[in-house]
Amino acid sequence: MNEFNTDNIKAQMRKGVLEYCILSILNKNDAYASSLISELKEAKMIVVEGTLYPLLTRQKNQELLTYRWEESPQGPPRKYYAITDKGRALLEEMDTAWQDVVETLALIRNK
Amino acid sequence: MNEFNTDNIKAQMRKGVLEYCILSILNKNDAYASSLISELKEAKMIVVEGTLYPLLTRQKNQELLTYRWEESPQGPPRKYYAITDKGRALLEEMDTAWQDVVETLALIRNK
DNA sequence: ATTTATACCTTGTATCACAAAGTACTAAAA
DNA sequence: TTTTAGTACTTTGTGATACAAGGTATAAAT
Repeated sequence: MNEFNTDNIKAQMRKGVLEYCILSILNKNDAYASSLISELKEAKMIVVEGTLYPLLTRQKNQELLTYRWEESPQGPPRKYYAITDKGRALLEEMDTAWQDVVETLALIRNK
Repeated sequence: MNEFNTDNIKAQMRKGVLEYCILSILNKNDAYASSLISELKEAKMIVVEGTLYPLLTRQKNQELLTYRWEESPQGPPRKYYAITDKGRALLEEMDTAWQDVVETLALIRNK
């Protein structure tokens, strides 16, 4: 066991980039919530349902995403989300914003 | 004026890295709150007093920082903060945590 | 004595993410 | 055919972080 709660440190650092992650993933393929969670978990960007669902709803209300229902081969129907043009425009802005933050941090850390 | 509130996007992305910034800066030189704010403002990592003061108190209570009072050449005395060994240890962990987040984001964005 | 500048501190609010519990649909097992 | 297991979506309550705005206090200049 670590002296510091490294998990919590990372959790804090991840804050605010989740929206960026969601738009990034959906920019490549449409997906439904459970598959997004799996994908993020694989990338060590762990998210739980209670976080993701409200976030998707927010982005849908902002017209960054749309969704459609699709039958599942097994189980209840799935809500597939797709990125919109507006979402793609925001994604590009987020690229710049993220690069800025990364560069600023590098400056502060090394100067 | 932009369609999106880019400032707010960055503000969200900055969340959770402020502690990292403070420890980084204090690792180089002791400083007092107002000078930290100036330094962060220069780096475009804008912080306001109401954010910084509670944060410094938290870090002091966690024994990541100590402080001492020093007379000012002009104005009221200043509370100079200095990083502790424990703070330096955490800073190293934060380096790793931050690199992880940056790499993960790069993966998600490019894959 | 009042104003100006500097510096520290507190309170209330908004947002983000998590934890935990709940709803609902489908298919397979009892 | 009822029950159970699995999948998927949703909501409520809580904690943490940062901001906005206002407050306190010291010291020098007018």
